[in-house]
Amino acid sequence: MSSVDWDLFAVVRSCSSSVSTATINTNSCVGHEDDGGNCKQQQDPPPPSPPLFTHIHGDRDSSSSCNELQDSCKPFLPVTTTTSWSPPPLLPPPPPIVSSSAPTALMKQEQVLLESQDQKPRLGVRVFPPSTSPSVFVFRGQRDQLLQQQSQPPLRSRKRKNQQKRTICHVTQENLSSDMWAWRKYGQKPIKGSPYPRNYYRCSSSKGCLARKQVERSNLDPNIFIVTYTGEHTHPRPTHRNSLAGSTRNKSQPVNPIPKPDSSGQTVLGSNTVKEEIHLSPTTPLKGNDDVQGTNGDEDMISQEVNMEDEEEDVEEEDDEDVGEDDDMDDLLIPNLAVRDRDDLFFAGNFSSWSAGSAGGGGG
DNA sequence: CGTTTTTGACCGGCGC
DNA sequence: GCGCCGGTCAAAAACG
Repeated sequence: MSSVDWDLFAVVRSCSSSVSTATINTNSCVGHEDDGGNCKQQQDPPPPSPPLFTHIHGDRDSSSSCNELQDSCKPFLPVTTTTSWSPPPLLPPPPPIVSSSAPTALMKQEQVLLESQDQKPRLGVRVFPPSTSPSVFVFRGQRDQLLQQQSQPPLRSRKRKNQQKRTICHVTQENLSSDMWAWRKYGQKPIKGSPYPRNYYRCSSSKGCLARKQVERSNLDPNIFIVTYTGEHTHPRPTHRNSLAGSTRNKSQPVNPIPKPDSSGQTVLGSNTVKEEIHLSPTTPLKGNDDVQGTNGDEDMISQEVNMEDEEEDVEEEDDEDVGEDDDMDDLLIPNLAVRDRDDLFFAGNFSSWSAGSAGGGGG
């Protein structure tokens, strides 16, 4: 039930895509994946390293993600915070925490959010990386694969949560919609510290795609959504969504429009209003370009990447090259998008509903 | 028909 | 070793 709200986030579409590198872009995200265009990666002073994602995935496909990220980031560039975790080759190692750079109000907010949330180290989000181990940063997906290959049971390979590499982006509702990737929601769970449930999305563009996205509303600022990307896309950006079916569930807002107080700021979402801009669809309509180019505005996306452990980043790095290519791909691929309806709907509906109830979703 | 969303339950990591 | 919590899976329902 309440899940609806989150859908919106999901819809967010990946705001970020930046690379995992931890770069602090002022806009959006640091992460890697998606890009919905929101993130612009580097407007500010990005570090010299051009190829952001490079090290990340091993597969080429995945590389695309990286690229995407970059691309996406370009557009927005809101504020990104990066976590330092792994210093990926892509960008220069930014300062450990975020911030700094653009003192945008948003950023501040964002940071704050992070801190608060981060308080608990468990969540991956932490801004500071643990120690920096050089290695590991294999995405969960990759890990899974590895494990499987090794002969591990295909079951869930969760390995340490911390180890996973994550890209965190703070996005405003507006930005949320900027993701080009298609995401499918596979779970929702209430998070202890926050009144808002967290939504879990998986890339639906390709079956094997390991990319995942978590969308969560920040406690501090209901207006801001925290999008965490995990894993990499193993395929190039979708030019168009495969299936729309089922995608739009929210017809009119089955759920209650506004449930929680927080929505206050945004509550709007619940209502139709939100629809206006936010197109977040769970599945992520590929709007893509729009965002990419246009969104920059002010929005604010703050992104951080966190790598929980760096143990084996090397692996990822290998792909650097790919990444580069991807970029190109991105341009080519992302054509456009198409779906908008859904997004709108999502927002509207979803937001409102999540009230505490959402717990059901993921969890239990 | 195919895909997505929703939701309960399960699994596993992590902290104490 | 136990419990908590987060993350994922899988079944059912809904939509285009």
